[in-house]
Amino acid sequence: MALLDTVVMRGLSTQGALSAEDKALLLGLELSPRQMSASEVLWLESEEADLFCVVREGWAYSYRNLKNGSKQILKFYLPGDIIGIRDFGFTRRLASAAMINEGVIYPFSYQQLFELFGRSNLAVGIMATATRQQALLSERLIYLGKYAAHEQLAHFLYEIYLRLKRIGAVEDNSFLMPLTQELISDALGMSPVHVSRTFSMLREEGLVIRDRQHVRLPDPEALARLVEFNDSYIDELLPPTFSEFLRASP
Amino acid sequence: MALLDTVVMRGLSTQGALSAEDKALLLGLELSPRQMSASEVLWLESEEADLFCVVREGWAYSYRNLKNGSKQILKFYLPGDIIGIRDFGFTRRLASAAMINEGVIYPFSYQQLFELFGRSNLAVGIMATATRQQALLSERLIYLGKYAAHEQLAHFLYEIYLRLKRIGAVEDNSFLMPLTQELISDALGMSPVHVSRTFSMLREEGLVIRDRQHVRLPDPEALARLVEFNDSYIDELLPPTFSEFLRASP
DNA sequence: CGTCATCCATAACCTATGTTAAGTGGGCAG
DNA sequence: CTGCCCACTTAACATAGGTTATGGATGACG
Repeated sequence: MALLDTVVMRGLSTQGALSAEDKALLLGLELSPRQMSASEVLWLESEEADLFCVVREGWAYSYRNLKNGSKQILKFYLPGDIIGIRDFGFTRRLASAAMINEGVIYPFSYQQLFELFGRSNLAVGIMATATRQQALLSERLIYLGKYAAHEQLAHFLYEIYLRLKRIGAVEDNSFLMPLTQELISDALGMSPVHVSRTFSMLREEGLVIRDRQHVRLPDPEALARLVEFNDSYIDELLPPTFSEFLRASP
Repeated sequence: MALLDTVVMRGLSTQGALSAEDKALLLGLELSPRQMSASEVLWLESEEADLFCVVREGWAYSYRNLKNGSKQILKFYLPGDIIGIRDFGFTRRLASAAMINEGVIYPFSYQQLFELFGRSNLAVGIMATATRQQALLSERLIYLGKYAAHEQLAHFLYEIYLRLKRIGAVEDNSFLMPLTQELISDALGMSPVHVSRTFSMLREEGLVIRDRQHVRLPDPEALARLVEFNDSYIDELLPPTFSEFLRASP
């Protein structure tokens, strides 16, 4: 009943939207439950992503190990939560996941999720669940921040750089950025004054040249190293398994 | 070509997964482009969510106004980005959105997205896009944080309280929380020592009673007021339009 | 061509939070 | 019962970043 409890009870089935076939599909997904001990790792960052889990008993969490030795926890998972949806659509895990105390989980493969998408309008329900979960994460993360200001700003600029490069809006390591320092400060959660200070710092180190809206990164690689940028989340290509599925179905 | 450019070109179509019918469906989505002036608002937080937009020209951003008068920007949208997917599955907008400079956007209704889900495996592509976008957001937000420690902790505890209550794990305003202060510190991006200090503060104000893993919130409402908790993102019910769609399709 | 509004830089000062360290108390092993 | 370990508390000190203030560019507009 794991999936039924989570995805369904709290959304679709209570609103009478599930056919008998849909319900059978869901129940068919239930493989063997797995007993987990305290602190047991579900998966590590950058491992291949091919399944997700419903937490049945116990608490779990997903996290990233940061280069300064600390770790940033992204989310705590309580009984009934689905863990691993964040990575759906990526080839590799974006974060590690582990149990907190002992418990029970139900693993499901992405392949099984594909079946659902292909055969029923459960897609909408699943998608809504994913979106909800991400929204939860977002809410939580609004309150966070463990990096120093110059690392935050460097990370921010490098992300913009990559995204603009993808759409061909970068030329000679330069691009146009129509943001005031006040907007940047609202995005990074720091004061406008400190954004200015930090820009000065990066300029003195030769990492960022900026004149009004014109930004130039003389050495993008140096910036990337400074912030240990994980660019897998920018990469827009779907994993091979996705292409196979999409080609195979009608 | 807006949708084809964004969603598809960078994922599905480059991998040959789109049928002619799929492409026709996508092109059929293209309503009238809309010219936007600088600073023009797309929508405000808590307005009804019924469409999303593809940014064609110009930059936009989504944000939340915080109770302390500042605002937190969640994401900047560049040409080609889809704005509004975050709210898909919710009745109301979780954040406001506005243009930065002038530009052009293509609005699409959620209804049209439903059609896609029902008729083709584009669902997978769209879903992957949404997940990517949320992951991007997450990456960015890892670096954030604009609230004081006692507000962060209060928000955190209240969220756990609501989530546990939903699964019937709260009794008499008390619940079991198997987290060490160190785990909490990793989640909130503050030092373990400061977590302890902050717990002491909340205890002295009579907001949180805690003994090891046992937590009691004598007055949950007071906590909620302290953090202006927006509980719409916890609520798991799907919007009415979703139920209608799900009931109507086979 | 002058005026004004923005945006930005820099400085002086203040505060929340990090850091380091020492002490307390409960639970578990022997 | 004894003693150790672990989670926690509290205190003293250090610092990144917030706040307030001032002045200097730049561009819009009369």
